[in-house]
Amino acid sequence: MAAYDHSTIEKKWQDRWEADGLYRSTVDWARPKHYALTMLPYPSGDLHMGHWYAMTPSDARARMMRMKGYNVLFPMGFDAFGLPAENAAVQRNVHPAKWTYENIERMRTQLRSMGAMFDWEREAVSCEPSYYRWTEWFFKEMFEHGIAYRGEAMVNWSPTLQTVLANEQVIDGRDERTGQPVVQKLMEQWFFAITRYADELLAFEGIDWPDAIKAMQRNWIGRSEGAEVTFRTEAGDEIVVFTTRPDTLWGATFMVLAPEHPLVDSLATADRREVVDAYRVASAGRSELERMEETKEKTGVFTGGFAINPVNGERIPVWIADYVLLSYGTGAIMAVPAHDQRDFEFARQFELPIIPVIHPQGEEPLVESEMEESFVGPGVMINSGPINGVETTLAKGRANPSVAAAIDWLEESGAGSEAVNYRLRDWLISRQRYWGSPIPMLHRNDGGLEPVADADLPVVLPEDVAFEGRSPLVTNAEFLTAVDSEGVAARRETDTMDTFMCSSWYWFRYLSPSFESAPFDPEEAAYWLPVDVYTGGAEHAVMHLLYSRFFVKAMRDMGVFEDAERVMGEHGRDSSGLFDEPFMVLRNQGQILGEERSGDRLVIEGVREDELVVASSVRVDPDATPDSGLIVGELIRRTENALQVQTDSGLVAVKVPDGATVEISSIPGTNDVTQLKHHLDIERMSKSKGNTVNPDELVAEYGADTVRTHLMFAFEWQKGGPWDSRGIVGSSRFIEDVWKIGTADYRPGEVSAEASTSLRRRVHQTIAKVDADMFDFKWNTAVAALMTLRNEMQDALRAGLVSVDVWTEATETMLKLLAPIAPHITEELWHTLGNTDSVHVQPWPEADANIAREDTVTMVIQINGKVRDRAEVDAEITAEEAEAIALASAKIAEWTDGKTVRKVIARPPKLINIVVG
RNA sequence: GCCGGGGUGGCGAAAUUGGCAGACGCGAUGGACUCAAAAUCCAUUGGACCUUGGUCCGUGCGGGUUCAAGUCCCGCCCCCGGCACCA
Repeated sequence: MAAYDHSTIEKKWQDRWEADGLYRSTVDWARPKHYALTMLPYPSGDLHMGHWYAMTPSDARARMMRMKGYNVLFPMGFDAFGLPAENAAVQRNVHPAKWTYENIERMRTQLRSMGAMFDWEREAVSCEPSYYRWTEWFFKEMFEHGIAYRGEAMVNWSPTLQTVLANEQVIDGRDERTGQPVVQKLMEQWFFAITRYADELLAFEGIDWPDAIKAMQRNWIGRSEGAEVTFRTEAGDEIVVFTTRPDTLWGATFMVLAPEHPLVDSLATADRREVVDAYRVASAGRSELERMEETKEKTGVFTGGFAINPVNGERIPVWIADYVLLSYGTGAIMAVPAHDQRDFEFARQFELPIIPVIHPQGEEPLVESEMEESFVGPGVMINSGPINGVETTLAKGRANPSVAAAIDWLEESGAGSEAVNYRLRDWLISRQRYWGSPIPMLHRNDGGLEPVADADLPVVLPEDVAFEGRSPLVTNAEFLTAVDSEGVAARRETDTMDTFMCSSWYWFRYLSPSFESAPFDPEEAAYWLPVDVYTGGAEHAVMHLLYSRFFVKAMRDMGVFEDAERVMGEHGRDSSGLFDEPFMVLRNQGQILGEERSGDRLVIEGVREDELVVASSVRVDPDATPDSGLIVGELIRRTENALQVQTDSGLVAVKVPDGATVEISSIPGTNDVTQLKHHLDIERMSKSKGNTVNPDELVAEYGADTVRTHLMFAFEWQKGGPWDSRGIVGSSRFIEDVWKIGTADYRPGEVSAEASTSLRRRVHQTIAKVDADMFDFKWNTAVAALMTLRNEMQDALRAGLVSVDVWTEATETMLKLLAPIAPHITEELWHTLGNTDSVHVQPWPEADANIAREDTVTMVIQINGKVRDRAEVDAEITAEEAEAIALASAKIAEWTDGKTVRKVIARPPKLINIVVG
């Protein structure tokens, strides 16, 4: 018996499969299709454990479906535009394209080492002009169908760098690299009108997605029913507010506008101008997240202006406060402190009047001065003119009688109308960056906008550019200069698209990555679409998955699927409902988290430049005290040569220029910034956090099959958990044992019918368990079942009591069941057993329930719910027989002696509970 | 703060959905083999208490429902993911 040599075997089969085209997937209308998809990776540099964790079970599932007789498509590609490439460009002077393509090349090799059944002929890379040509084409379609439009949105603006920053580049309201403050600024940008699809996106009929994901999307969309009411300022300007409680309008005692609201300027009176402006500047320094976080202490200022409540003509003050967001609703609210808790807190803090308009059911009337919180329960409307006496309940929208009455009255009197509002906002797709798909639009001389002609697509990113921080597109004359359809000089749009745009349609490009006349070949689409199973991280629950659903619906409405539908019809396939949703089944894996680690304690010398420290030397010293140097503290974060150091007096940004010395005594020789260890929480692995585990070393040591098996065995797949490399030896031993079983020269001694039956029973129990568990993505219990079979086969091998036929059936079944999880070793052993075709094209084993059935079962006998005895009973035992056996037990007699048997609960054949008292 | 998920031995986890808590592994301890080590094999392994068979306790915390609760209900605590420019 040869020793198990994983590296030779894995290399051999990967090459053979590739040469034989084993995983090439082609349209075959005679066979049922299965489109399995796993989220495509961002080419961050190296494949980490999280990628293996996401992809190898997805691969195993696709392999199982193939053995079950499906024609399986399982493609792979790269989501190749994005911020890290530009960070590398700015900080290390590498062109984003070079950085990206080098990473892709490395990751392709690493992906091959997984032994997955990816069909590489179908690879798509989103930063290739042949790909983003169609991303641009989709934008153009959206524009022409009125879905893409220009609007204003807030950005993180760095006045120092004169550029827009991503949220992750902003720490504590400051730029992570320079330590300079960042402000919120309104900017004209491109949007997609996803809100138009809000109601359809709320319907999940016909798709099998986890309830948690559906719940998160529903909450994200946040549909609420109510009314729009128009207030007027004393100057006559209209302020439209949306409210879910129009019935409480008579209790509105003030209004609150978002600080950025356009009417604030005209409302602010001369004596209030200074306070108002100061408040607006302060809130510009806070992100929306920070503004919403604030719960206890409300902030806000009075504008000096007043508005008229249209329902009763009352004059009410208008305030601004940052808990009102311009991007939600209309950016203005009417405040009813008596019946809304946030308004109540605001009113109490600023001593604004509170007028109750609901008489609480079964209680005394509310008295303003005695109220400690707002009242939101049921009751009867009071102080409310035309709707006085109407009942109010906890129901939402028109289902609440008082709301219905208020809406009817508003519509009759013309003061307002029924309305639906969504928390969902339109999708801001503009990015003021270089490394993204260009937006194919021209700004004409006359101020108009027009799309680039189809013949001129794609608008290609210029390659010869320099990086300082600002997008080089803004200053690139060659890129900027264009000519419109009339032949007049025009300026090219310099915003690029959000990378979510690239990943909102990539599974269509996989169908035909080199197709030139459309985003995808209708002949392929008609057969393969839609995606049958999509797997990926739950962190994409809302954005990527919601955008993808929106995209497909918009594509359908723009007629993009018409050709594919026609081809479907020609093959007799009914296309109805197939283009409403992208992914029929969705399953999420959890995350492999990094292990916790504290950062190096650093002593830094250098010079302070405003908020930033430019280092001349950085030294690691675990014992440093605060006065050991200019800056002393734990390294929290590092991006390239920019450090975030936690000192006793707060976070400090440190820049480490090339000339600075780095000294790490534990690492001999010359040290550099990249060797510094920064703080790691137990949190998801990502390149930008630097807490990734590289699987290459583990593959070299144990082999891909063992790494795959261990990832599927050690975690509950949907949950994930912190990585711990120690346990992998258990999976390694299992794979080694499979090798020993597969290469064993089995020669039985005296064959026992009982031993043979027993092993066969286990084999068929294992088939049933593995089949069900793998279908449900329960990899850990599937592997555990295979380990149990391993244990029994080892016993059988030693004892030599089972027949050769039973042994062979057990061995072959084990190889077939394990093939999706550990594809190489099973293929090698399958051939060792004398087979000439691939194990991966064998039919999936089917369990025989008669063989799997146990004849006898251990029945537990309880007294008052506690186990006091056990009996081995026939699996078909009746309740009466079970009860008789239980009461006949000597041990049970000790417990029932002198007591009355009050009740006997029989759950044959597993349990009898005798209640005594 | 809001939304979603989770908390079970020293560790990763199981538990057919209300019916033997801890399957399958890791680690640990003892033993076999060995000059020795590694590998391998055997045994034990939730805790406490008693003379080897048992008793009691035990699934984040506090209550409740039930013959029976990790599982259902009520109230808390802690951890993780997302929160719209990381992807």
